[in-house]
Amino acid sequence: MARELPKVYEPQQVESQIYDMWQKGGYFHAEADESKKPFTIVMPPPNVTGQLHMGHAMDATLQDTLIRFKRMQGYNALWIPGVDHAGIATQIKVEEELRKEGLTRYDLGREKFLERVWDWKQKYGNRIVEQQKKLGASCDWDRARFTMDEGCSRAVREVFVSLYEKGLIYKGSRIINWCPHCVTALSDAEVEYVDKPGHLWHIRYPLADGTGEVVVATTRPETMLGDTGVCVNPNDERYKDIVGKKVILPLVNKEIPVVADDYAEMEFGTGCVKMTPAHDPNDFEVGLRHNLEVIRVLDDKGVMNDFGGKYQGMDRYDARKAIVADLEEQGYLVKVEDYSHNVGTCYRCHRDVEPIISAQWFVKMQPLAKEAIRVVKEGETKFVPERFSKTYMNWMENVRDWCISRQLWWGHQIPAWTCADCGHITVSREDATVCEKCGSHNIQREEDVLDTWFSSALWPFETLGWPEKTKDFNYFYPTDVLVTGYDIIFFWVARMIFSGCEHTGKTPFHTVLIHGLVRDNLGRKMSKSLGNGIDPLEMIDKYGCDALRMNMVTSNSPGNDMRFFVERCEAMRNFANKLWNASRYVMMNLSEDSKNELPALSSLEIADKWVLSKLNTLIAEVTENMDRYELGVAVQKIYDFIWDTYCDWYIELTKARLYSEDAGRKQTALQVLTYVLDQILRLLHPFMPFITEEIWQSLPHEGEALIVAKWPEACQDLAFKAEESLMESVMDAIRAIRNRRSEMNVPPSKKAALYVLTAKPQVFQEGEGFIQRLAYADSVTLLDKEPENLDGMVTCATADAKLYIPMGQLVDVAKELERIAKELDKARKNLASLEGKLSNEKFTSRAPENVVADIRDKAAKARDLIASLEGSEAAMKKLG
RNA sequence: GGACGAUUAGCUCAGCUGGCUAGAGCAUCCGCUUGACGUGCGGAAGGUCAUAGGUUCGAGUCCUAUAUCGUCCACCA
Repeated sequence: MARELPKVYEPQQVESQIYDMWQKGGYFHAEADESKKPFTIVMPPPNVTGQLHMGHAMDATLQDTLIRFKRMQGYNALWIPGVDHAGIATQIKVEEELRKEGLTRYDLGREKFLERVWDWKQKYGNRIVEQQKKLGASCDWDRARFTMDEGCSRAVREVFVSLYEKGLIYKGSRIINWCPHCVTALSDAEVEYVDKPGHLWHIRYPLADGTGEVVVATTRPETMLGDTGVCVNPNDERYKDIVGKKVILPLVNKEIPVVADDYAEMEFGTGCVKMTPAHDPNDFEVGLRHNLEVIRVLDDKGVMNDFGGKYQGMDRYDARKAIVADLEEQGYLVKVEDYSHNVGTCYRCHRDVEPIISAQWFVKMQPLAKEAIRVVKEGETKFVPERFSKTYMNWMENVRDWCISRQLWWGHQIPAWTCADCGHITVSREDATVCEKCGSHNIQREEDVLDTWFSSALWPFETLGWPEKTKDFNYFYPTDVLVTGYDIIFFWVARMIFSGCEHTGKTPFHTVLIHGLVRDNLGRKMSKSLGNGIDPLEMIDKYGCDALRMNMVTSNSPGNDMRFFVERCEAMRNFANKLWNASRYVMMNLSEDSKNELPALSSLEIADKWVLSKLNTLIAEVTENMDRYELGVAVQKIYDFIWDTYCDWYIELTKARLYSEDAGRKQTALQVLTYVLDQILRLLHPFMPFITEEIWQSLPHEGEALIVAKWPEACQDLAFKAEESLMESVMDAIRAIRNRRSEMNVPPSKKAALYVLTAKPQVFQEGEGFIQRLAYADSVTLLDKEPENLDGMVTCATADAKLYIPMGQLVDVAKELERIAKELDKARKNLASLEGKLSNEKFTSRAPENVVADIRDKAAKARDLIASLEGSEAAMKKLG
């Protein structure tokens, strides 16, 4: 089979071919199969408007790694992909396109506009999917879904109607967050609060009876036109007398009442608050309690309406300026203070949001939150890391009703029809043609569509055929793990949980794996405006998908943000190349009839047992880490094993045998090399799917593809603890000698004899070849006592051996003495600390036995080491 | 105002249930045509694990304060 492979791994050549091979093999596809256990992940659907960014790369890498791991473990692994219609985002994109043609959506009308959006979706909707494939995502593309497709629409309709029937959806006039730019209502979660510098204007409101005045303070003077009262605290002595009186609203010249309500804080400002029930949630509440009039002065675009008097038609900011100017001119303005405060902004367009009273549709949250709280509290759904369950709980326990109607066209239109004759609202699973109450045909469908997150909330079950009781739904639902960033816990995770509980009776997943944000190298958020985004596709082009994935998953722990360093991609590219070359080396030595199987245990040599035993431990640990979602820890162990244990040591340890004439020994080495490489590839595959598959296909193997090969399992027969430790003794010696030679600048070409005094002579005898090859010894001689003449002798001591190397004139006595003194000092300190522990009776009696034994062992070795160093020191001194 | 996170080598970060003589990558320094790999090999230097207490035989790891930075939630006009 001896194959010639290029010296450098070229991912660009390999990745697309491998991906095609997987797709053709149907390995991504899963069917309900009662003989296998399912493992299901639903992908957070990216926006149709989306371009792949690092967040997607992170998300997809984690999910793909998990799904590949489970697939190899024999689960019926299903990863459902899909795309979100992303109401506002998409509509804005298409409207921008229209604007280039000088058109607005109103010019086209709803129907034609929606046609345009669908065209747009056909055209660009697949782009992000193709990009995900570049990441190696092993999704079941046959099941790809879109949140506006027929099935999702049916699910949305069913949910809306059933919630309405249960009284959990209602329409009402409330203060909601309104974005005048996007011209739609928003939910609480869609408002981002930003600290902005502003002003606090103090305004004089004269008492109607002419007996005085009150001064109110406001950050939004333009809303005063909608003032319908002034509020003071009932306990405020200052204002006791004026409660119930009227004040005159400046500019408007209207009388409004003074009311007493706990809402007004005596300590803040003057203790008087102006009440604008139509434009402030708190004022609205106070207004309800005191029967204040509700006057809305801003229209949907943030322009003063016909209640605005002379300011009508002015934009909210222009109106503010004009009103302040007039107040000042007319002597109502008392003072202006600089005042920094939190302003709500739209999470889409980042412009200021206006609290506005408006008739909207809401989901009643209290009853739904109850179960959603229970499933997390009782651990039916667990967050990883655990701390996010607290974030979740806090939100869920204080959640307010969810405003779900949006004044957009792109989205699921609300299935409600209002009767023009009797005013009744008909909500129906089928499109209504008559009023269910009075039978009138004069009914009009609600114009609004639903919040995008309303359909996303159903994602874990609508993608499996719900509300139909399908085979898929019964088999794959509830799903297993949900992977997403902490930034959408409220938007999405929380809503999926209460929706799943309410509509399917089950929490939609048992684990929520939370990851952080990918930031730039300075720790800033990647953003278009900063232009600091790094394109994952560019990284893939340059370093390979596997390198990018490794970058995402290493040195990163769940829930924490990470900084992105291109250098890390480079490092991981180098790692891929390292693995490639190690494999190339193994393959060069394989023959046509080579098989991948372990040789008879009796033929194994110490190095073989050492590597197999280490591998065995690795398998156990990595599997455990994976089960705990500690992917970063798992992959670090695999990385270290491959580079250190396998490449730097095992391959080197087997070279003598591989080039020897002894066919049997050579064969054993080669078989172990191949076996371990195969196991490594399996362990690494979930993280670096492409290179591992490519190499595996070139190795002797059974089965079609690595992607469906069996995940390794630890096995007692391959745990050789005794041999492992013996081998380490020899390796320690090799390291010590290299170290000493390097300090003395002796090149490898310069060989030297080695004398060894050890209590484990057998393994040093057996390991003579290793020492010769890796520590540049030209002979190894075992001693039974210290050599008499240490003239020109370099010494070093390991835990198990004393080593003597005749170096002649190369030895610098003074330098050696210095070195020995330094080591002695370190060793003595070490021993002192160990002995301190052992002489502590509390330690020996309370610490577990194995720990005490371990310390005893270490102390004994430390004593040996010190004795040996002292010997060397004395000898050196004699010379000097 | 409340909650949470971070603070470990020059830089960026790991370190899971307390046993560590504290690790990695990058950067630095020294040496190497060692029959897979210079995208490499061997070696070195670099840390009182933010500070102060406490629990424990033992603390980077657990507890309590403090400081600095950051995130989220709520919000007084």
